[in-house]
Amino acid sequence: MPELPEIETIRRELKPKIINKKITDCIVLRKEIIGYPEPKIFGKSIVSETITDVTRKAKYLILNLTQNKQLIFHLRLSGAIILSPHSLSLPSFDAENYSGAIDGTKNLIKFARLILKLSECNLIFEEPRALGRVYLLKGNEQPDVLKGYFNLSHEPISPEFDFAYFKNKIAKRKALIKSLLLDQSICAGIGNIYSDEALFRAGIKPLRRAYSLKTSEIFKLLLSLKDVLNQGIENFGTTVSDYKRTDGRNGKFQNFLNVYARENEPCHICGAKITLKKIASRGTRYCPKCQK
DNA sequence: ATGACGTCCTGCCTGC
DNA sequence: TGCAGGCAGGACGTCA
Repeated sequence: MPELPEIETIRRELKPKIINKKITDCIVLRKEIIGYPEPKIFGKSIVSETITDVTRKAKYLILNLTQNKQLIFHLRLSGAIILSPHSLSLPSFDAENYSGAIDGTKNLIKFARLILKLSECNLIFEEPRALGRVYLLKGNEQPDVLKGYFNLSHEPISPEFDFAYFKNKIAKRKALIKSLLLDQSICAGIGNIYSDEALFRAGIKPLRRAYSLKTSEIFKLLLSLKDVLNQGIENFGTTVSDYKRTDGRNGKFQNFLNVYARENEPCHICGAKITLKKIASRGTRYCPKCQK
């Protein structure tokens, strides 16, 4: 699932290819994915605008447009952004009869939900599970549907995410540490993969209550979060199921995972079997021996 | 305010 | 082989 490193990889690939390009057409293949405003207004508002920058906030990918507009993508569980050549034949907008597959290009855009036609290529938003969303904001709009976006806190890789900040956010909390790592108003950009990996590196069991962490453990966890995210970015993200890069290639960080997707396999450190347990409503992997 | 959990969504996997 | 049912999980709403 796309977390901070995956979105950052997409951003880095996208930026040089789409900056200063004009959106010449917008095809909404499934209107549920338009989170704001109404799908009809959405399309009209972005056509003929130019992309001025490609940025990112936690797991949100942002295309800055002319006229002070922002196109904000959230890929949720299975979303992907694909850049495809212009030669690709595009369907006409027929949301009622749309079946998900587009002739001749089934593999590439089988689950296309939104297509932005740019001056030199097509930007395709795929989302098999249809939980992903796209939002268009004008000026200083802050619609309720984007509450989470406006409540994001610091990203663990940012300088503001230091020991004082982290300790202040978690030290008095009773919740499971795993669940606080997933909280976007505490650790913006962290998801299930990187939370499990960071806890492993810090040697902390995901079942621990946050207040029970010692100062040294909070510090270790802080460094682990930063390390695991930075290494995820360096390796173009983690492909375990749906995630892929803008040209369809896989990421590489799956080759360096210690616990995620490794249940029942031996721990790289001690050889114990990696445990899979539902914690904080998430499939959570950890080493029963190395993580205390 | 906090913590736990249900809901959304649909392709895919498992088991009969 | 076919099908039903369960699972995956990020964000958000609800409830205690």
